[in-house]
Amino acid sequence: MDDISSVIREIVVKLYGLDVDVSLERPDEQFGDYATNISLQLAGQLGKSPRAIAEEISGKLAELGKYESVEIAGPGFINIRLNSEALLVLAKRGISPERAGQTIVAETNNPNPFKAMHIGHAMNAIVADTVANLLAADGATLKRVSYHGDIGLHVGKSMHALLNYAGGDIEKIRAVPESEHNRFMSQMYAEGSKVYKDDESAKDEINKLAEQSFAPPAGLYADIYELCMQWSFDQIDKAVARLGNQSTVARYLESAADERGIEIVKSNTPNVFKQSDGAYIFEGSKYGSFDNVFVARTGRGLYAARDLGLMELKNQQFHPDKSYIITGNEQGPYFKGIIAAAELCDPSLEGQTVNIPTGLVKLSTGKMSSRDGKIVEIAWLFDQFSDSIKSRGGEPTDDIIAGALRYQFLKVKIGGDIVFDINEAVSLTGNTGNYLQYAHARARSILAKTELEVEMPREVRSEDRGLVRKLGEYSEVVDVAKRQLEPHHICTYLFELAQTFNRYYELNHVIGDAHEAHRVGLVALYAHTLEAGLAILGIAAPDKM
RNA sequence: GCACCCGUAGCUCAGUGGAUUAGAGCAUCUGUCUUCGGAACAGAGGGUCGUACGUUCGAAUCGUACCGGGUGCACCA
Repeated sequence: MDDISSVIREIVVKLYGLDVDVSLERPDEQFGDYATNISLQLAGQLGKSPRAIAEEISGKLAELGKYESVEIAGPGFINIRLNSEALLVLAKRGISPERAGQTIVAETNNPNPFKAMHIGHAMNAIVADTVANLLAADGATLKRVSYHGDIGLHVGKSMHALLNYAGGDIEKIRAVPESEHNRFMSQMYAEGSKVYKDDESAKDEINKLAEQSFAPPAGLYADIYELCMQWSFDQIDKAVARLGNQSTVARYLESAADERGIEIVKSNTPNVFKQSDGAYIFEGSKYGSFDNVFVARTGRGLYAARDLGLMELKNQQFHPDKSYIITGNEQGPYFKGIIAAAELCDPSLEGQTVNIPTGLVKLSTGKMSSRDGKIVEIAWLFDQFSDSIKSRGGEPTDDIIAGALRYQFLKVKIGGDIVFDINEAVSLTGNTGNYLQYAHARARSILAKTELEVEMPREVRSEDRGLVRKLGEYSEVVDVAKRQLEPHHICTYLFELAQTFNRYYELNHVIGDAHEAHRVGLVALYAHTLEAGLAILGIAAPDKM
């Protein structure tokens, strides 16, 4: 395809002395395999009719004898149809790594300890991990990291409820069984939030407890803090692994980032930050963000300072070429300010950090709120999927469930809110992760059945053409997805590919057919392509399910 | 108030730097098949692409205005 566009580009240079970018499209198969509207674009500049230009360009293209046909359609589109050899080359082509040699840090999960993990965290972790997969597929060396808020008000709220619950004896907390940890933390946080809102004296107490989180006082506080922190990280790690995420190589904490951040802010005042009323501020409004306080007048580092500190911690450890932070889109303007400030502090960081905004998970059944303890737990989601698969007579595994869940979040474009309907999510038909996993298992089942040696196809028979053409789009789609860091392109494509194959195999029997050897080769190529695409999405492709 | 994002079929969403007849899935209805795994396949109905102007040979896509929904805007995270 790049090949064809550069061929046309040369033709245009020769014919008209103009050097233009030639963009190719994948039209409906009835029109051809590639199409370009270059003659319509040139018509104005050249003062000629688009059809005349199309005639001249397509004439030159046809002369090359490399294409099955070159036709002009409508007002002047040039439709190109490939021959069998070209189609097969595309179908077998792998993806080209464009980020080889780069080291990239990506934050692939960031739930806070002392709170419960829920479906929103799951979406963020899945999207972030898949973006990392795309970067890795593009040749980069990935350093997946996590970042967690171990200090601040939310800790104070939870500690208040926890201390209450313990009543002086940490054993009461230890008695909570492991399977209940997440729910327990959720409940504690909700309780703390409630009294913080309703009870003035408790509010003062919680503020004090929050303050203490920066240096947990030895004794019951520190013991509970340590215990629950451990519980939280155990839960987070387990849940994230269950979702199919690759493991992380570093865990950063706000407490560590805080110290570094405050130093950075102070040492870059007044050149970057300004002191205002005792606080250290950054005038982000000059950089498309908003003016924001980094260090409070009390001397306390705020979230912004910590993010600055975090950047430095990442840089010291990994010296990355790029660093990706995937967060809710409501933090977009905020990160614009942080990144602008960081680049002013150290101009060598220009363009290094990129914030990718995601949307919110909205439940079709109503609002979710950590403060009220009304959340959708990840374990519950797995149970729902499990029930659905069982009711179909299948055997649910975490791999299969995680795949189905990942697909739900990945099939839509990153950035928009996701309306999550549990009934729709656990459905196994149509455009779902299950459809793809199942499609893959069926293909593998054919391959297990043949007694012939599996070889890559060498020809394209008329009945295969659509399937081979579709297979050839794989590398192009992955290229777009990794360039734009948009996984949904791969989802859309894989679904179309599976549909194309399912139609093919409905009509063309493989085992026992006169062309079994050839068709087995096609099935193998298809199964391989499907598996590779799913792997980028972090979705397992079991041979049986 | 200022800024940003979004509005495509009943629902959930695709639609790459403008283009040949606006596409899927779900839901609804109708078929296929003694199934290389039916978690499938074929087909039907369903759209003034929020509204109105504008630019163009051509607009879901670009521009302006308006309507409707969401988010962000200094010591929370």
